[in-house]
Amino acid sequence: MNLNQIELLRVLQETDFNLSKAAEKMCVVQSAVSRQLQMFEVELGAPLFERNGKKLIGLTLLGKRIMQEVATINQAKQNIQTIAADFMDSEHGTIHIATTHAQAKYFLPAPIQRFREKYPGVRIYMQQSSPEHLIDQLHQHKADVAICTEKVQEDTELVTKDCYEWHHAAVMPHGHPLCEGEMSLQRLANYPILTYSFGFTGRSAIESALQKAGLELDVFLSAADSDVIKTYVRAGLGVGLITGMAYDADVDSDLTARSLADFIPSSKAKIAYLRNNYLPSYVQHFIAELLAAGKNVNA
Amino acid sequence: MNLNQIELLRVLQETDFNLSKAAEKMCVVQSAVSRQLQMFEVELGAPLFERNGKKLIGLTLLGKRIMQEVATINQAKQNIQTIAADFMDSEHGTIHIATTHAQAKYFLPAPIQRFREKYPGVRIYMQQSSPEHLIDQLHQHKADVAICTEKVQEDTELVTKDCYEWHHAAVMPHGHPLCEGEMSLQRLANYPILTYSFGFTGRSAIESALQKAGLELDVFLSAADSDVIKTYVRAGLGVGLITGMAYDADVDSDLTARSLADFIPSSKAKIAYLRNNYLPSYVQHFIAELLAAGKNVNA
DNA sequence: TAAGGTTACGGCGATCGTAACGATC
DNA sequence: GATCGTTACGATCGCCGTAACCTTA
Repeated sequence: MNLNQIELLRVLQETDFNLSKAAEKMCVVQSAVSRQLQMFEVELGAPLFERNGKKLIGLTLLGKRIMQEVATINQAKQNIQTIAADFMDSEHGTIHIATTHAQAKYFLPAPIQRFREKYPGVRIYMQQSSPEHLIDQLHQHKADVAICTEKVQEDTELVTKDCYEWHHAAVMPHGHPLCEGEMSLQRLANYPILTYSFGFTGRSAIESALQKAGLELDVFLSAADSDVIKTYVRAGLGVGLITGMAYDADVDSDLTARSLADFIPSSKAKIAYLRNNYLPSYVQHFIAELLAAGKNVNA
Repeated sequence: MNLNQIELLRVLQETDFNLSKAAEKMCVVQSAVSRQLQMFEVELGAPLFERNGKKLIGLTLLGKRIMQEVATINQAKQNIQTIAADFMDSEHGTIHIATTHAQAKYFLPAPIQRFREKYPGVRIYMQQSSPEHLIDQLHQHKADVAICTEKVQEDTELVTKDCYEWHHAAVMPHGHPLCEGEMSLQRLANYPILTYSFGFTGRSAIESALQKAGLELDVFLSAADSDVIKTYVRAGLGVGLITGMAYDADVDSDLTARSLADFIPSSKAKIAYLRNNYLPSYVQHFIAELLAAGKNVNA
C-alpha cells in the first residue's frame, strides 16, 4: 500500500471510475494506474470495484467502506502539507470562499477589507452559488470556508459557527399602499411577492412564518439575488422580501423598505468549514474577522 | 511523502526518537531511515524534530501538530487492512482484551464461553492490568477492547458503552460481629478494611460514599484483586469490601457476605474501544455478547 | 472503430545496504 | 570507545512508458 494508490482511489471516484481519465488526472499513462489498482486489490485480497467485463462500474461493499478510510488519509495528507506551509509562511496563501450573493455583496466587503489590511499577501477567491452547492464545494475541497444562512448545520462533517442574525425587509416603490399604515403578513398577502428561491438565504424563515399564520403568499418570482429582486420591484411587479442589509438608503432611494422583524423569524448567517480540514492561520484569522463583523451587525 | 515515512514518524515516537531503534523496528538499516527522515523534512521545508547536535531529542511545534495527522493516517491504513481481512474471512482472527482482575475472573468467563461457541476460530488474548494502563493499551493498539469500571469515560478518543451495574459487598469470616445486626457505614468504620487500590474497580464509589457520610475507613490494605483481599480476610485481618460478584457461595463458604448496595453507590462496568479504530465483525459480536451478559447481570 | 482496460518488456530512478566517517557522552 | 547519526557509492527493485493486444458499445 502506498499513498499514490490511495490517491488513485480518490481520483477514481472523481472520474466516475474511469481509469483513463484518472491516469490523465494523475499525469501518468493509463497502464500505470491499471497496474497500481490491480496490485492494491491483490494486496487486500478482494476487489474494490464492481466490474462489467473489464470496465469499472462502481464500488463493491468492501470498496465503499474502504473509501471512507481513503478519504481520511487523503485529508490528513493534505493537512500535513497545509500545516507545514502555514508554519513556514503564514502571510501568504489563498482562501477560497463559497457563499451566496447576499453575503458576498452586503456582508463580506467590510470584513474582507479589514482582513486584507492585515494579510495583503493572501489571495482571495470568492465563489457564488446555492447553499446546497456551497456544501459540495467544501466537501470537494474547492472551498475552505462557506458563509450562508441555510442548510449547513445538518452536516456532521462540518463545523458551523453563528455569524450574525438578520431580518427580512419588504421593499416597494414609493407610493405603494404598503408604505403606509400598520405592517402585517395579512396585508403582505394582498400583493404579488418577489423573494429568494427555495433553499436560499432565509427563504425557509419566510415559509415557516407563513405556515404558522395560515397564510399563503403569491410568490410569483423567486431569485437567488437581492438585486434582481429589487430590479423587478422597481418595475412595479410586486413587493420584494429581501434581507434588510440589501436595502441601501442611497442607492435604493427610489424604494421604501419596511422591516419585517416582527412578522418573520430572524435568520442566522453561519460560517462553515470541514471538521477535519486544517485551516491555515490566516484562514482562522479570516473567520475571526467574519465573527467580529457579525457581532458588529448584531450590535 | 509516502506511507513508509509516515510509519517511520510513528515508530520514532515509540522509540524515544532513536533512529537506530526505529530502523531495527522497521527492518531496514539505520542509514535508510536517516535519509527518509531528512527527505521528509526537506519536502515539508521545516524540521519536525528538535535536535541536540545530530541526536533527535523531541518534536518541534510543527512536528507535534503533524504527529496528530500521522496518527490519523496510520490508523486509517490499519483500518483498511483490518476491513479487508474481515471482509475476506470474518471467522478467524484475534481479540486482545484488556481488563482488570475482577472482570476477568467474575464477569468475562460466561460471555467468552458463549462467544467461543460461535467463533471457535478466534483467538483471545486477555491482558490484566490497572484501569489507567488499560487505556494506554488501547491507545497503543495493544488491546482492541477494554472492560473496566473506572477512568474510561474521560477520554474523548474512546467510545464507551455501559455494560452492567454492580454493588460492593462486605465479606468477613463467620462469627464476625458484622455478620449480625443492621449493616451501616458507621459500624463498618469500627473495623480494619481491605479493599481495592485507588483507581481500581469501584474504589472511587467507596471514597465518595465515605466523604458524603463524613466518615473515614481504616483501609490498611489495598489490592487490585478480590481474591487477594479474601485471602487476608480469611486470615482475620479485617473486613473485605469487594464486588458482590466476587463472593461465591460454594468456594467462599467459610465467609459471610453482606451487600452494601444501600450504603455505597453502585458502580458501572464499561466497555471501551478507540473511536477511530475499525473493529472486525467478530469483535463487534464479542462486544454485543458482553452487553448481553451485562444485561443478564442487571436483571 | 472508438473507448476502456490488460499484458509484456525495457529503461530509469528511488531506495536500500555496505561502509567509512563525524560527533557526543 | 560506545552510541547515535550522516554521507558516499554501488546494486537492486519498483514503477513508469511504450506498444501490442483484448473486449465491448
